[in-house]
Amino acid sequence: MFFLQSCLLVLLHREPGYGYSLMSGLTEFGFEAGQMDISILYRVLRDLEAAQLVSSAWDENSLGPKRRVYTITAEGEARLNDWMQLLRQRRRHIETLEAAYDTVNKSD
Amino acid sequence: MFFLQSCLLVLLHREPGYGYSLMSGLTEFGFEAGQMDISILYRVLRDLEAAQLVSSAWDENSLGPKRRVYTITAEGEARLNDWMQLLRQRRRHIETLEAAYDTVNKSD
DNA sequence: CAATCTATAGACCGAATGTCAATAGACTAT
DNA sequence: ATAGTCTATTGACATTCGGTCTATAGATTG
Repeated sequence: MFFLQSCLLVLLHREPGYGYSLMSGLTEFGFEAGQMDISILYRVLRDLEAAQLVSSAWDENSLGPKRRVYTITAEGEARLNDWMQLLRQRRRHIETLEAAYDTVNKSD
Repeated sequence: MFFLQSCLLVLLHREPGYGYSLMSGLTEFGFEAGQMDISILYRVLRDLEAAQLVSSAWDENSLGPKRRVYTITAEGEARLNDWMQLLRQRRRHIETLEAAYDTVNKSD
């Protein structure tokens, strides 16, 4: 699925971020703390970079270990737009299913 | 995901059905004709039966080859209820993401 | 009785996902 | 200063899932 990918791109659409900051940013979109494995997130970030939807650079002047800071690319913005349209479709399909289920329930 | 599973259970929630009839019933929920492979559907039906969410029996008096007719079980109804709640959550999360994306876009 | 159609079943493969360490540098405290 | 802990990232392995393709088998049709 591309829901996680879309969430990350929306966060990066706002401002650049690194692994852990994006991790905590995800709670906004329904990812419960601890539910999401950080390894998965890093892998998705690498995949997004391989697809040239984001670019990364080491943040030299941050406390602690260096952070790989990700920035969304123009291509990433375009892809995000596509994905948001697909998610809108997906939402409508869920609504249709909900309606169908509720209808049958009412007539019981 | 359990979207396809939920669609099938909603259809069986209405009335019993077999592979091909369920296949055409899916168009209602956004599956375009020919997009969905019938093999996948049969496998999901077998999985649902293995999980005891549906039960099946051969329809002896139908034209052509015998049809395996599926019926939703009580356990299946309960599970469908759970899944519908999860799908409602998922829809809300998509709405949240859409709102976040649109907000940033407006302020550009 | 050969060909075709409907219906179901099974095998295989690759992509996506989850889980679990492993690394490595920076900070903290004794 | 050095052992221990914390932050941040990376990599390896195992499982699950979806997609595709082929096989079977009986029914119908010409």
